[in-house]
Amino acid sequence: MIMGNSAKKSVTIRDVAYRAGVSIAAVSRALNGSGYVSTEIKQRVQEAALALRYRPHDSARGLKLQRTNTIGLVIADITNPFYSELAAGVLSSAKKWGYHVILAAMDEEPAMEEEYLNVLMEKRVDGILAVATGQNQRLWRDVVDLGIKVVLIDRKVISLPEADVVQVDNTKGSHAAISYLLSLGHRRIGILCGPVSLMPGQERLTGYCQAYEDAHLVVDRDLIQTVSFKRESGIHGVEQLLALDKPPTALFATNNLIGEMALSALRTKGLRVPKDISLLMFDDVPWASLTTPQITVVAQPISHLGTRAVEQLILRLQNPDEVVREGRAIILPPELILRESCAPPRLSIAARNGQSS
Amino acid sequence: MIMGNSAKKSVTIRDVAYRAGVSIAAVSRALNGSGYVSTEIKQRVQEAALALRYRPHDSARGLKLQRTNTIGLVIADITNPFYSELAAGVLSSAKKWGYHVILAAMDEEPAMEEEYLNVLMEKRVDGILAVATGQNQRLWRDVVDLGIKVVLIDRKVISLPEADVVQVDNTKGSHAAISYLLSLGHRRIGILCGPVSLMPGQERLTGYCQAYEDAHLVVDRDLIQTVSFKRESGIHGVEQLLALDKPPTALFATNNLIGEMALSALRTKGLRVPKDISLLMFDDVPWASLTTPQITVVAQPISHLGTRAVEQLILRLQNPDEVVREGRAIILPPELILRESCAPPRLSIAARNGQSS
DNA sequence: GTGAAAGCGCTAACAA
DNA sequence: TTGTTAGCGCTTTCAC
Repeated sequence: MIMGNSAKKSVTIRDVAYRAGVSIAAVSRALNGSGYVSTEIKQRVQEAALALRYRPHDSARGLKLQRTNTIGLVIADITNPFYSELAAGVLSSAKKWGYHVILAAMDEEPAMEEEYLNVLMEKRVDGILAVATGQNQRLWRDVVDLGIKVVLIDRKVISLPEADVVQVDNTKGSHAAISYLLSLGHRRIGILCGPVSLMPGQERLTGYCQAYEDAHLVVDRDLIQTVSFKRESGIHGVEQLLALDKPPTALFATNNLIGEMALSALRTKGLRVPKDISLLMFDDVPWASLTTPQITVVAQPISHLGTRAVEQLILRLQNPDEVVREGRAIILPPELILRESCAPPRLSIAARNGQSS
Repeated sequence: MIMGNSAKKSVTIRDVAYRAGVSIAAVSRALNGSGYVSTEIKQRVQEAALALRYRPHDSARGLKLQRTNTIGLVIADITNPFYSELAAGVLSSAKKWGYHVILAAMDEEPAMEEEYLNVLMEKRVDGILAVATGQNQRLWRDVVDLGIKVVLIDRKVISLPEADVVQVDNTKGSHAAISYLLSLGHRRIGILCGPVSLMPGQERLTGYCQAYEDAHLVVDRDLIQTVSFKRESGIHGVEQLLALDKPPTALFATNNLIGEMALSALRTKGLRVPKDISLLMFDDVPWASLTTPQITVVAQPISHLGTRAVEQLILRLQNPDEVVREGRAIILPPELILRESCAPPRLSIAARNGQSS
């Protein structure tokens, strides 16, 4: 009988025990450093393991220990630089703690989130780090009930009060951005805001409004455009704003996707930034400093969000039986990074706007 | 005794069997659709499973079946848009086939690759998709010997002849790029080339040389700068080229990282693209069309590389016992996308260069 | 059609 | 200190 590679029986703890002339328990102890083993046996076992190229079988261990050393990372789209930087932070931190990550890109689709959650549950991951859709409430409850620890990133989900959240201070970041634009003399600042059904969108809008209030200015609701994560939606939003009788002299994009769309929409319209219109966006993604002009941004410590989330998860994993009613919120500070995409409004327009608010 | 979430015993196939009033074998059959089950029992089992919110335990199944439905994806850095797009392709395709992916970012560090390989082996992933460092030959052999199927992406590795490779036609892409620049009148084209120890670097350099030969021009070795994946290395390469007695009138960056460095180095030097110098790079990453000018590129079907690699892996997984001596090479076509970053060389320089080659 | 039971590879309680 | 052994939860032969 000829057999291919996969038919080769892989070497088990038994084989190591046999070769080292000890019991399998001894092998387990020697290799894991648990329990008592004489240095001599330890030595022999290690040699045997090495010689046989023994690799412990993680499923077997997982079954016995009810623990997988694996965590799931649920995000929208790994292609979005926000998520890739987040993932990078998560990966490096997880590795440091001996955890490995299964990537789940749900594309903002609740159905896909559902599929992935089912998988992660069956795989019995120890924990899940998630930027969630906010849907699938029942399923998320199942996750928690299964004993899987979850730490939310970026988006707080009301139906999961017991989950910790790691996020940036959205309101503050948004406030800083708008205050800056106001200080440049802008009065009509268009905001392209992500879905307000999600916390970040809501909070960033709040920051926008507060900045106006703090400057004793009144917000023109026409300047608020809520857009989805779809490309066309962003373009549409920009067009709406530009088509206004009194168009904005500055645009605030509340995330990098929207910022990207805004930038290309402006370019298509032949508007020069910042000469004709200023642009400021949330998230300091790499391309923001490759464009001409370089984009002024509210930077989140993205990678840090990821590492911090992992740490928080590890913490929960280490106290598995602690009952948490209300999860902890870890709020990191945003930073306004001044670059070249914002300038005082053009005089003619500024004058006109001066009266309008 | 008070117990937290994690102390709750999770529901097993036993519980379902008990509730449905059947044997555990019947439950297994009913849920997996394997073997004979009367529709009545099937019905009862499904109800019970649903009521108990039963989730099969993947480790147990994996242990029994010696199969995990999981694959490892080894890349350098998820933050690099090439890899994130690749990962996106892999993820979506893997999901379609019922596989899940563990992400391993080795950062071009053999030591990190080693760590990840060990993990992936212990996890007994069914297969590995890898853009490998080219090191750790012994370990890769262990991987193959363990029966784990591997498909290489982008980089062929000589020490793994039995692994399939999915890549783009690098030579051709490079050739097209250089031919285009030559046709614009450039004669001194600087190439910033990735490590030639890796196949893509080597092949892209070959394409460069062949294009010169085909135009009956001779290559000036001074125009060839080999750079590593480190940032400083790229910057240094650009500076070397610009410091030449007869500096190049065009730059060809053989990957997006190098392209990014070249672009910012040129900007720092105050050189305008394409007026002062033309720039062409490998990889059509998103930012390439956000810059001013938009960058002319050799585009790889990146996401397609990923999906194709998954398919190839699935194919191998379905014929586990097939003995493969020499892996298949799947070569996808690159595409030259003309944008705004290339123009004919400035006359004065062009004239000077005309004599030089 | 259905169920009993063996066993996947490992860890840990217990006995020696 | 070391070895024996009972499972972890599941699939699948095999006997009924």
